[in-house]
Amino acid sequence: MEPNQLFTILSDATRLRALMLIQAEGEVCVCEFTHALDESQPKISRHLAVMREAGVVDARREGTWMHYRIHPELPDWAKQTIESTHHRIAGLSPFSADFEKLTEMNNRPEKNCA
Amino acid sequence: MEPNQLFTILSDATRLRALMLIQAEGEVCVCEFTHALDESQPKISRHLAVMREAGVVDARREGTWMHYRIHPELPDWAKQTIESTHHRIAGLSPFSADFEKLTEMNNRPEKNCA
DNA sequence: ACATTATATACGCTATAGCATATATATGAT
DNA sequence: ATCATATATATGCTATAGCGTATATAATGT
Repeated sequence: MEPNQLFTILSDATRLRALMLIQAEGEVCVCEFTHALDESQPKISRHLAVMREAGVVDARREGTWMHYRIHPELPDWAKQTIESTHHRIAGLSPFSADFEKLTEMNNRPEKNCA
Repeated sequence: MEPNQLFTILSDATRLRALMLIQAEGEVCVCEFTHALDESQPKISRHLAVMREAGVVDARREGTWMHYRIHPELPDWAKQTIESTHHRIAGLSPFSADFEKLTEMNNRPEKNCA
């Protein structure tokens, strides 16, 4: 993966918001994205597919839910870029509101499994 | 400036290479970009214009030369993103070769002025 | 087997990014 | 004034990104 390709991933607002949620939470599933970002399911799924195909995220199925995380084999420079981006912009709009909306969400899949 | 807009700037290989040169050198002029990146003058100028219009870089005229630098009033999170990106990828291809090609260049405008 | 929930993909469309080529502008030298 | 150098912009083009809508797939429950 070339540096500018990672930045292409980050250049779309929906993808960036989704990736920041993953960085904050570790693992996030599609219904959580659609709730926290208030975007349509196909739009979320398509952007996740783009990130999957680029090797930026990795998907894990658990029943009907798909859980997304940062791809564990992403190069270090890329992981660091995502991580420090999160540190720098987590307090800005709309990211901070996204985090809140996610943590305040009822019926989160992980809570049901526990 | 929104975070994803900065990443749009970084998502093009030519722009990213140019910006990494600026970050390394402080100020770089168009003829230095075209030499170090081995790209056409209009292509370089257009990408610099895109970065100028986005507020990422700032231009200074000195005779016939235009010197570009990071825009001094860029938000801190953006400056830091550019700076730490440089630290992370400066050793990778093609960036390290770009730096070499610039430092080995003859007839650099700044040297003539000194 | 059927319905339901969760997610993914296909399709048709529009907007825009980036390119190469050509040309314009600005400065300095003779 | 003319010319050369450095840089910027305009033009016409192609490729692709992103969207909304519709539909397909996958797993679960009855």
